[in-house]
Amino acid sequence: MNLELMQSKCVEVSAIMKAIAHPQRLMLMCHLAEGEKNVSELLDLCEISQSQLSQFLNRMQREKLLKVRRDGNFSYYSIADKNITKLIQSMQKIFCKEE
Amino acid sequence: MNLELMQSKCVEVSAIMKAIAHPQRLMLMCHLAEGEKNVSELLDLCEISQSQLSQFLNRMQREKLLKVRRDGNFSYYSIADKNITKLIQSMQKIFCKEE
DNA sequence: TTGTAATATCGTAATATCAATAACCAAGGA
DNA sequence: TCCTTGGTTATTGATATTACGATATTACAA
Repeated sequence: MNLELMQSKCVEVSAIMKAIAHPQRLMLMCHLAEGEKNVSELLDLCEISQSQLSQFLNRMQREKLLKVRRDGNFSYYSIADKNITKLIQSMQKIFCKEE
Repeated sequence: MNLELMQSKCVEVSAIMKAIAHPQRLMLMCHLAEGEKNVSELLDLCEISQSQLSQFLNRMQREKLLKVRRDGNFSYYSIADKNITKLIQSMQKIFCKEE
């Protein structure tokens, strides 16, 4: 792999890292790695205020990590790209393996 | 996996993410994933000023991502934990596979 | 003394965090 | 229709953290 390509990949991937690099945002991503969830499900799963949850989901959507599907009153969020799901899953494999 | 354990893992892992979440720091980690390198080797490999390189290496060492071995004038940096090497490698596998 | 390797500090600009609060909108009574 | 509620989004402001160039410093070898 040449250096130029490597650098452009690093720009792209570090932006994803940055969007995930927060305890609660990572937690959200871990839950979403298991499949689509709506906002109140996420609110129950994570200890987080509604306002922050909304901000975090919004931010990760803006940065193309998440996509939304609206159904009546509910917004269902899911991971936008299967590479990101893979990333979360390998992080779980590496850091959360049972001892 | 219970929620409490999951949360504490997320705190730990998101701190690692945060330390890596920068184009040039990620680039450094990718080079270091191949093995120990000294500072001038890294300076040649990455387009980065000496002052920033020093700051970045220092920061990632402080946050336990890197370790240093000094040999005369040279400081050799390497990744401090094999889980972090694994993480970098799986990121490379996911995002840098050749098409 | 000059060059190489590395570290430390400073100041400014840019970002991020987070709580509080307001706004929006659709559905369901009264 | 008006009013309320539930679910969600947007805005603001105070505070903290980062980024990064400039500059100074330490250490040692040729």
